[in-house]
Amino acid sequence: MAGIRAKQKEKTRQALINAAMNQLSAENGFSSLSLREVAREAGIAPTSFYRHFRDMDELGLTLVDECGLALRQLLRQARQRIESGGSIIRVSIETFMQFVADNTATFRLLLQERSGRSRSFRLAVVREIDHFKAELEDYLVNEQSFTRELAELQSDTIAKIVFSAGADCFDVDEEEREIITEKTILQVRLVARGAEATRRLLKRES
Amino acid sequence: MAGIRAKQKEKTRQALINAAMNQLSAENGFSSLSLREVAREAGIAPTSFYRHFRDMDELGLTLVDECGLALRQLLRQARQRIESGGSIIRVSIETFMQFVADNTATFRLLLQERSGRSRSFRLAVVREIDHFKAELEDYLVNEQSFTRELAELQSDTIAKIVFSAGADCFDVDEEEREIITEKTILQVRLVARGAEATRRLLKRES
DNA sequence: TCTAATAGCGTACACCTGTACGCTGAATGT
DNA sequence: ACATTCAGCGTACAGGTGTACGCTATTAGA
Repeated sequence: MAGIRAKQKEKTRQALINAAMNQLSAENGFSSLSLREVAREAGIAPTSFYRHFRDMDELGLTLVDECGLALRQLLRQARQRIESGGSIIRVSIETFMQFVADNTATFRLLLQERSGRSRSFRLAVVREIDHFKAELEDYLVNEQSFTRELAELQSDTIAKIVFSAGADCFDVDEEEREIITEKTILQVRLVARGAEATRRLLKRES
Repeated sequence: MAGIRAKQKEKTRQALINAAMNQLSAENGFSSLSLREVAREAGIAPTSFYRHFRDMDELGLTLVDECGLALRQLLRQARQRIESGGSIIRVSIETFMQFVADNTATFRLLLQERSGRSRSFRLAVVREIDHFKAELEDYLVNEQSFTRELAELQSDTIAKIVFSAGADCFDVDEEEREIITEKTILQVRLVARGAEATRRLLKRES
């Protein structure tokens, strides 16, 4: 009952996923990489691909899901680390940027397919970003006592800033990446300060 | 000296550009559209393509340039309209969103190739966004008396927000687009308020 | 008016693509 | 022990791709 068979299947499935990620990291966008080449790099015959995925698209969606999942887990870990003191903004953004550096290929896929390809791709990406926003929003409401409305506006803004900053890291070396990270921290603080000012403004009115 | 020959050449060149834009607006990313199909839609033989562009890439870069140029001109016009009174933020963002709605195909190309394809593509896109930021930054320094440093931070933030919001408009209808526009206006005001608060903070320190 | 330049065409070629089909050998369940 | 399942293979095919090459007809320039 070891499932020696299922184990092997899972192994080549992962080989396909890795192959796709490698070819992605090179230069080509996802849409320009071919079933045959992916299969070749994974070390199986082209036709065997279909034992694991219906399409290349199905493989792509898997990549998007995995990328989003990994990011969420990482950020949740980071948030726990914060509970023992430290700036949430700094730790979160540093974690995020490190993730982008470690998973450039899939993160690039995420951003690229956000505004292209098939509708299902776009929806999948939006879903991942929404997860990110929702967790941030809850934090702002529960820990910082923001209104739901203002928290929503704020988290959406921060998500836009952070994901864009992630995209800025693609071509650059580590030194430059640190500069971008510091800049992003300042930008998020700018937003936080704006939100704080807005909150006071609304309180005074009422 | 009418240049009857050059005129015809320019005409088919435009036909190629239009054909590419059409095929882009459909569903396919730029990398997945082919020289042959573009030539077919433009009504010329595949091999005649080379009389106008070395590559598909060269055509793509042309599209990026044209898109950026059109956007800049539009925003400059909008800014002139503002000089006779009106909210800069509102007018600029509404103009921007209208542009995205009218030029979805090329704007999508812009954002897509921002994080993919060849390096030259990415650089071209970055250049266009930098134009956008530079004009905004100058405005903040000259008209709003911000420090260069704070203006730079602010314009970069706003550019990230606005371009992301543009991407959010791709799939949606006009009603939804107006909602996004209003939201974006609020977000940019958030940043402006944060920058204002930061400026006061710095002034008090010195 | 005569010559050079050139936009566009048609043919041809080598290459790559997705996938239909049927087979094989090993793991599985009985 | 035996029958079933199924991951992976090889062959095959039709269709799409970029582009090299040489031709034609029209315009530009002398």
